[in-house]
Amino acid sequence: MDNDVLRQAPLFSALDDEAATALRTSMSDGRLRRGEALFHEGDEGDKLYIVKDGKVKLGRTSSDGRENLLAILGPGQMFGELSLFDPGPRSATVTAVTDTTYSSLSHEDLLRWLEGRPAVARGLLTQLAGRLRRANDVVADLVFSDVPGRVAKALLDLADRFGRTADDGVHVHHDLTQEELAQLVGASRETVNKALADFASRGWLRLEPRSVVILDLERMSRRAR
Amino acid sequence: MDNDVLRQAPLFSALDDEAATALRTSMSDGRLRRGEALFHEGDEGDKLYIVKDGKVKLGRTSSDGRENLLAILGPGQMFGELSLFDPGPRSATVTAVTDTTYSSLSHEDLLRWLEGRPAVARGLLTQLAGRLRRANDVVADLVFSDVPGRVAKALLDLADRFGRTADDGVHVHHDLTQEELAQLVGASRETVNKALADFASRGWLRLEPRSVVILDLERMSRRAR
DNA sequence: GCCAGACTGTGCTCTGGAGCACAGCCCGGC
DNA sequence: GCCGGGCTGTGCTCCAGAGCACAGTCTGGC
Repeated sequence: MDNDVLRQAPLFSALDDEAATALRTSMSDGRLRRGEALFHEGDEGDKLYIVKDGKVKLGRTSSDGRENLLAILGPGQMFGELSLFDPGPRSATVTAVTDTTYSSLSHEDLLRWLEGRPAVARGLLTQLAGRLRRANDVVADLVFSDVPGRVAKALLDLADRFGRTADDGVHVHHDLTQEELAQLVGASRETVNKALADFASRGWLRLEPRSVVILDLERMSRRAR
Repeated sequence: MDNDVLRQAPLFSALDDEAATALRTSMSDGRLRRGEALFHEGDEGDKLYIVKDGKVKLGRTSSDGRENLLAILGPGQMFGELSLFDPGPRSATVTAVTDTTYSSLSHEDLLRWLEGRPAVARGLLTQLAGRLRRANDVVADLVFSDVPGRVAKALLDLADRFGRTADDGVHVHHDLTQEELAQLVGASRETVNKALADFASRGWLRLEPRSVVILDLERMSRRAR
């Protein structure tokens, strides 16, 4: 069942069963508790990671100590590829948001694996291109949208990836504190709290600790654009 | 001499001379005048482009018509790869900032070319990884830095790529109006103008139309961090 | 089950920067 | 060489959102 999650990962999706199993053997596993960091911005390191279970946050710290989150990654998602192809120190700190298990693969092993397997290379290219497109979208949002808009967008994105639809709405156990949510959208904790409270008072969502239930997807989506 | 510029492009750098010349034959050339658009956000299209001479801007327009520039690209730089690996409509509009010549390569030709040439795939991966790192940096700047800081950073980046060092300072013919510069850093024209005027009054730079001379790199760099 | 520390909710103040208005200015076309 | 349209420079107003202060609430460890 471990393999199931990995099989979903874009890196593996282009591989047939034997190949996937073979690659699997050169990977090693690890685990993190909530709050534990896997590596820090500036560290050396050339491993690629895939989340098996749980969630991690990918963040950077400014010179004066403020934090900004680049992404929240869940099962099947990959990170650490940057230091892999664009050599240099790690560009972000990775911290577990929930207890997390992961698999890792070394630079060397991956490159050996890439040779003569254009499908894998294309898979990686697709993955990176998608990430780049997303990053560009984030830039556009920061420039064009106000804080409530960015909060709405972030919630919809989290709902998309971690939500479960029930009869009263979409339950999103994002496991983030409002502080973390604020860092994710590039705003202050207070402003995000007020935006959330406003959405709740309009009946668009219900707030729960580290979780929300989206009641009116329609209006939330409209607010996000 | 055409080939010289292309040879510098990361896509080609991994190739030996024969291979580069061969690839060159499957590319076609084009030209644009200042202000002319090559393609628009939302267009279909799967070509990859390389700037031979001149500069283009890569921009997006918000629903209410405001613009944001993702990048200014000069000779040897590549664009359009996104639609290539992450299929979908073009995610940005590309417009010439000066008269420009370019070469283009179709999706099909590039993929054919990729097969069995891991070095080229790695070149592309490196290129994309670099772009992603840069995009992440832009996000961090938008969150952490104020407008003057972002202006300083943008000028230093332009100086790095387009500047010529003379005895009175680094001449940067960026060819951008202040409006475009503002769109590049995600701020209003007026605020950018005031930041520039302030830098000039401190003697850090001299303003010229569509161009600046950086007189004090040291202080500019300090302001940018 | 109780307590401390972490998280959440909300009012109030203050400021960076947007946006408007308008005044030079410069450059390119007739 | 003159006129007009696009640039550039600068003051003024106003507001979104940061940051502070503090109260209320939840939670996990003993």
